[in-house]
Amino acid sequence: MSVVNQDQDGEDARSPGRLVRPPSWFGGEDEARADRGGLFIEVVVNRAFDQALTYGVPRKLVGGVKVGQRVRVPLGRGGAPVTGYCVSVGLLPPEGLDPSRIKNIVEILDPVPLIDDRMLELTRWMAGYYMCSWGQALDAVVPAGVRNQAGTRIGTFLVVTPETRQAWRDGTLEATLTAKQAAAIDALCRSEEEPLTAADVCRRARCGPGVLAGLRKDGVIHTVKRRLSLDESRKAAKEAEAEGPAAVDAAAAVEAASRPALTPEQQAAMDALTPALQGDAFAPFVVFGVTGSGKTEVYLSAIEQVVARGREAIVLVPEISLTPQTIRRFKRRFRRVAVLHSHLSDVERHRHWSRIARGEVDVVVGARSAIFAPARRLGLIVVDEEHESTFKQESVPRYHARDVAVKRAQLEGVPVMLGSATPSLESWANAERGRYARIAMPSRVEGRPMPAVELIDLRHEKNLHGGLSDSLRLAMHQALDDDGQVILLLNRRGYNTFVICPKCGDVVKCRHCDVAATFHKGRRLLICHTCDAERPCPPACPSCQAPVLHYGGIGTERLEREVLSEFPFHAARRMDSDTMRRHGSHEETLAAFKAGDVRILLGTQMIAKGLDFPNVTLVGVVDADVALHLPDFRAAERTFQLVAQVAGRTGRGSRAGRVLVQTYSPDSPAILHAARHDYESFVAQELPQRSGVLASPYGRIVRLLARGRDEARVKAYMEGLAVALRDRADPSVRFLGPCPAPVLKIKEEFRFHLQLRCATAGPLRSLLRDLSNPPLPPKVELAVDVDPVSML
DNA sequence: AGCACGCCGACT
DNA sequence: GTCGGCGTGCTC
Repeated sequence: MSVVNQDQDGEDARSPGRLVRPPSWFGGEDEARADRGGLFIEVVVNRAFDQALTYGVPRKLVGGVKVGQRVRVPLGRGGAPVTGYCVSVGLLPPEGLDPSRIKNIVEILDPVPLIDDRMLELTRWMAGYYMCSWGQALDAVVPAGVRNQAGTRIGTFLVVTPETRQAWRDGTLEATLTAKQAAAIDALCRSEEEPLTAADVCRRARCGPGVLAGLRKDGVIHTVKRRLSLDESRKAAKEAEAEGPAAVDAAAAVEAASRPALTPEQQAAMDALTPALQGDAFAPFVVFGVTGSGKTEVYLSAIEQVVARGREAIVLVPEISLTPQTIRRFKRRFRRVAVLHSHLSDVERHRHWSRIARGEVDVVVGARSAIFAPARRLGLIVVDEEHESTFKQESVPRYHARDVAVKRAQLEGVPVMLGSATPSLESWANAERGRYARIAMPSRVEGRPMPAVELIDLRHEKNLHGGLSDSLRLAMHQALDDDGQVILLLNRRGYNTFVICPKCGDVVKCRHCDVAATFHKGRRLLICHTCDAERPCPPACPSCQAPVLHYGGIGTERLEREVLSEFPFHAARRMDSDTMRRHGSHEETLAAFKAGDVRILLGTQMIAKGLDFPNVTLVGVVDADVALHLPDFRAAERTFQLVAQVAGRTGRGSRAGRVLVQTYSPDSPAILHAARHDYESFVAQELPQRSGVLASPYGRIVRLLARGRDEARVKAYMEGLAVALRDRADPSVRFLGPCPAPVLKIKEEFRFHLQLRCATAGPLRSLLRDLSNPPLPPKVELAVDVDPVSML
């Protein structure tokens, strides 16, 4: 049980409360100074200014304050209390700070620090690297459920005063009490160690609440508030009982059976990893293993070594890979696993966090934010599918979990494995430069061949009904006739991807964004895939009133209809975020596909990752060009990755697999090399393209994005900022822009951006240290994105 | 980021 | 005359 507040019945008389005038008018400041225990702490808060603030510690809190705790501190002229993090404790306030300005902290929130020294260091690094405040970085590390202590509650308990206890022992008290009162005091004095609620006392003393109120009024007893910890919440205890032993039994039963013998390649990987896994030093690895090479088995073996040493492992996977299949694989192998995914409730998240912090978990598996899991004896970090862009957080702090993982591994002195069949060029370059060790796994398990990939040149296809070329149609028929299964990838939801007026040529856009609306036939609506706004299908062209609109562009919903009509005797299932909305539908669909009840699985990139179904003999990529022409220097890299990843979904059983890729750009290097499973050739041709323009991995990029409802104001600000920055920039910094962002308007806000590139980070950092000139106009917001992943 | 202070337009 | 619009600057 954690005691937060003892006897907080009355308001603190010194609390500034709603005073508008400075407390000094009441002499409050002097009183605060008089009450000061000679201790000062530095506090950072979750605000957009990066400055630690010094506070005094009142006498009664001096013993309890530690670095890493959260504290309530008065902030600003009104002195309204806000939550901050104590980042240092000292005996002297900083020199040059007027002592009369130093306020006192009002409360310590955590009995035990939530943040240890390494996490403090990691967040300080994040703040510097991603250009946010330390407080903002810290708030990203502590989940909301932990911050608000979800699942715990404050209970009110009755206790007797020491005088009462003494008088009761002496027998002097009893004479002054009624029988019921005496029974109540007796009950309280007997239960010394276990605090009682009013209801407890009433039950034990067979008295009513009025008796207690009377005693309290007389000052014989008083109340104490304590926060009940998670374990004391009855619900949590019940849940833990339900899942605990059962999970252990299940794991124990399969554990021995589920550890396959390593292939020679996997063994070689382990040989390369083992010294680092047994050591105590930072050691970064890129595990470059083709799809089906058994990377996961290498992760599991590596984790086993670390867990056997009594250390913990964190495994990061992209959110969409966090499937029941993946989770089962870890739970089967390890007894004490915590899975952190985005659908956890605050209470569940809090429980996992506490278990991890108490050392009750050996393996943490989770998406992006799991990199902050409070493991205290960390031994290994694994980042699976390290090239995935979902590791980048698109809100402050805009961190990349893979890069934070490497930094954390460095601070903790542990190995980190970055695994992928298609490593990011950043990680690849780091391996080439010798900064990361590279472990290659070029062949599939059991000597299975990579599937043959054929390109279908859509420029020469006449019959493209519903997105399927004749060749793909035929291949599907053949695969299905051979009792094989088919996966079709189309990375676009909806029925039609645009609605255009054949008369004036205008495309129907979202009402709030500068984005073409997507037609969803099932809902008979146009939906904006940027802001999710819906609008009814217009009866006529909104611009010129022409009565007939043309619906074009194929999405998964349209593809599904085509498949259903072309293959009426084979069950097909669509998997995208529209059909997978219901919880559990994801697993249900995959189970049906695995069982063979569903023969054709079609969907968005959701089906491109990690799925392992031996009977899939054909993969069709319906439109490989979706991402190829986006205005982003990573367009080719993303296209290569997607095609290579989905191609890896076939040929995983005893039967050979086949991949058909439909494209209008069969000569583009990304598609050509993906078709040959030739990552290294793709990289060899892509890297030079990057070096010339100082793009990653040859240059550091910071993107400045201003947005606001007043287009002219945003534009003017961005232009003014660019001029000011150019003026004081080191000549090595290259400017791209300012210009309208590729998506000019989102949710009624106009967006202009400016990219800064430089071969090294230093000049960018010093240039952007001060962005206060020119000042941000009202109703314009500026986002600073270091190592941006999305340029839209 | 908030939030309070301060300085100019449309109302009683 | 003042209510309130938003520009400006600070936060120990």
